[in-house]
Amino acid sequence: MARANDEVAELLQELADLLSITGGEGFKIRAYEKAAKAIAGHPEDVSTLSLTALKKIPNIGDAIAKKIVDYNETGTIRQVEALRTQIPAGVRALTEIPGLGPRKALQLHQDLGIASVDELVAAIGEGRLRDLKGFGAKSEENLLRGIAVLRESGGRVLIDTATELAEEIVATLSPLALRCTCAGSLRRGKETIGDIDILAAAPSSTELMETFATLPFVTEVIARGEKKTSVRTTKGLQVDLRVVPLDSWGAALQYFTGSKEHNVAVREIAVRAGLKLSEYGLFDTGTDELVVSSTEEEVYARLGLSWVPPTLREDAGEVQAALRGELPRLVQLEDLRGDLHSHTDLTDGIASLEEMVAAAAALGYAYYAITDHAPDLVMQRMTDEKMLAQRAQIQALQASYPDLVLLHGTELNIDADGRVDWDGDFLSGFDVCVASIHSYFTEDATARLIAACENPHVNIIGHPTARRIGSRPQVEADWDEVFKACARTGTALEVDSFPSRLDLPDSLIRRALRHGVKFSIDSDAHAIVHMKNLRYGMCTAQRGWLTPDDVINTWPLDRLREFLRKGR
DNA sequence: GCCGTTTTCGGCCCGACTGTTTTCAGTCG
Repeated sequence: MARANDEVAELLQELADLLSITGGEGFKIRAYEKAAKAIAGHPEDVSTLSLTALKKIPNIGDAIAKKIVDYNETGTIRQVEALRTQIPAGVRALTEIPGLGPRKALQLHQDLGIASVDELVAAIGEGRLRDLKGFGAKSEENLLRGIAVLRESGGRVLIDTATELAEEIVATLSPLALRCTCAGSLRRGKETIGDIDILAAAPSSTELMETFATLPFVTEVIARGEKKTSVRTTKGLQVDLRVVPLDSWGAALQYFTGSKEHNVAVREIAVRAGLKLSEYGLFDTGTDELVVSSTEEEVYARLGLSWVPPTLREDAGEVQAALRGELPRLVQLEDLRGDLHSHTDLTDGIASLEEMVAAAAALGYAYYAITDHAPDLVMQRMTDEKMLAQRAQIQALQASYPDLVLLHGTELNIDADGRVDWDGDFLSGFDVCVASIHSYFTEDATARLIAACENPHVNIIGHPTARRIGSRPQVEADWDEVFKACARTGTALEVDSFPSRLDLPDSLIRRALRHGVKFSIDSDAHAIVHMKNLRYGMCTAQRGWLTPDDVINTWPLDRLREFLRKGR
């Protein structure tokens, strides 16, 4: 649905970045950034909209609407193309490094001719930054650390990017195959994806391979054969298509879903049972006869294991649990009764309260919390009056939604001392309070997080590690101490579903679970389209082995309210 | 470049931190 929107948003953001590097006027740059956000979050496909319709989108005026029309006609925006000839792509890539912005990127380019991250690393190594005005020893250290964070994501893409691409491919290939689905790390719901694996079952692969290799976004065919074809896409992502006969579907799906470690553990069980497991099936080692292969369930069952949900297949205890028949009943998207963290255009969201509530109602939620930012995040310009006005608005709106209970909440800011924006009196007026870290990322966050838990009005710690995948590391904290405080005080930890956050990460969820902590899987939506991100938070939650009982927003409202009272 | 009960010009997201300075530019949320 949103492919054109995403591409337009990306081009507008690039325009903003290029203008900021060339020293463009600040308000103009911000206008492009706002427009990019508006387009990315706009529910309609912009490629189908007229100039007049485009101008009706908030933050899109005459000039930008014309640029979008330009895109719809030519597939690009001319001004972006023109600027690209002035600024090498590598210079913009430099600004991806945390702590390095447009001004310094330009300075590095102009003074030292640096036009890529690799060249910057080399220049630092040669000590060439030493003489540059505004750069010192500490800068070098910070740049290198920033580059390390950037590279940790090493060519991997976020789960939403990979999912959208994979689903498009599956949709295109499905009519040509008996079965077609994605496998690999995407099926396992990993937070970042290195390459996409697509599996198809068909009697003949010719047409599938031809269609796949000539998809519009394919830039290079890396390998092409009868059983397997690999391509690279415009996003630089590798996609592999494997075609298997229908009767080996189950074994093939199991094999190509991985993880490698999980498969090794499963194959060891097969070997001990005198069996051999490959992508073609489970075979008797003695006779080479096929035992089972058509469904994953059969393959696991024949080995004495219950079917293992793909999100658990990491050889992290799931094989032993499956052998004992003790796999958890994982939380599912359908279990969620509501969303407890979302924003409107009262702060930095782009949709109105009415629009967000209507979208939540359309999703069939039983309850839905609006949690706009609080005053300490100064740029959001929140005031007591605005918040109370919003509460009145929500109360009025409630009458129109007999099946949806609207909760008024806020996302508080945990300051350097662990305090939040309002005192207890004001906070007691909210149905739910999320509290999050938005600044001071470099200090030990343990005490701040524990102090927030001990606040009797704080119900949920929002995006607890404050990481941004590929661009900002987690805050440092003694997590076990934080988890103990959560369990002791009845404070839930959020699983923020934003694809660039997915926070808490799965490994910390499992650790927190051992302390008896409860969780809230939230969208943190700033636009209607973000509400669907819950599917990604759900993957992370499953990878953390969460069951419905662990997740407060699967609970009936009464039980949720009791939890939110926090013993008050 | 966008926007409008301050309305077609003149505002617009404000303040703090960091590392480099010797009074501040750049970056960030």
